[in-house]
Amino acid sequence: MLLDIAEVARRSGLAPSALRFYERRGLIESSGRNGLRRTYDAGTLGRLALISCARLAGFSLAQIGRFLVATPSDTVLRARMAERAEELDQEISRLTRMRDSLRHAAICTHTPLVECPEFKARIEGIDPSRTP
Amino acid sequence: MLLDIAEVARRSGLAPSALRFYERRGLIESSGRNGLRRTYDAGTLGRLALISCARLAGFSLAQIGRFLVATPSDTVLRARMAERAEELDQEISRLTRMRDSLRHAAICTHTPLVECPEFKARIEGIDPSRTP
DNA sequence: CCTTGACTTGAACTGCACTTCAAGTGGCAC
DNA sequence: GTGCCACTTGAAGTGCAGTTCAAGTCAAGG
Repeated sequence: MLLDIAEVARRSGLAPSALRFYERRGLIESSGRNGLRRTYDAGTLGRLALISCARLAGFSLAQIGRFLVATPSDTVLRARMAERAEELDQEISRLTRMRDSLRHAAICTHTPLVECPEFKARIEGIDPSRTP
Repeated sequence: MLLDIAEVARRSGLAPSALRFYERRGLIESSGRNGLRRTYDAGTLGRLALISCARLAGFSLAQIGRFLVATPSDTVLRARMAERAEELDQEISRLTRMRDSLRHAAICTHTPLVECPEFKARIEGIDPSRTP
């Protein structure tokens, strides 16, 4: 099943220009052409989902390109993957706290919002309802 | 207790140039000068921690600037905060899966790593050790 | 066949978060 | 007092991930 660029863009949530950019960078490839127009097989959607996840995780496109072709013998790259996994672990904690702070800020009555003790406590990961 | 720019940079993990940039953007302010040199009070470190968290959470500096002065009557802004909290919830899930995939990739024997079924399953959030 | 609209291209541009530069200043240690 | 080094400034530059532009092409529908 072949998809045109508009369909891949629609289903991936990426702009056509981004798809062309990624192709130029070697991250994806079109499987053929209908006239001049790119056609993609359905596997491209999975590839784009992975790219989007990796971007969200803070990888640059250059890095993503390298990971996409990495093999078990790429020991330096794998070390970097492991390292980034641990960094992500910490970032996930921070983001969770940020999420909680934002939820609180959305209902808080303190002025300014960011000076609210509970906002601050949530950013720092302190549970203010508990006293040590 | 006053800190100089080098000390704030060291403790915040940000470059001096970034601190000057943030000051120009109104995100932080120095509390005074020692000669020409900026001095900061310790509260600046907390402010910078918040800014770093917000950047990690995907907010632009312009947005962060607005949040820093937001009050409970800023209803549009608060709606945006709540909305972003929910987006973050989903991103946290995705990042958790990415972390798990990377951990797996670091030890996997599949070539190329990203085509490993378990790698893919972890990205998609499927537990491959369980069959539905 | 004709028309239309969405594709194509390469290169220039944009937005954002910084960083660097070059010339000057001045705190502070000796 | 002297000298060194890290600060200062404003403006230009950098890196990155795209986007837009202008001119051309062509698939597909009527």
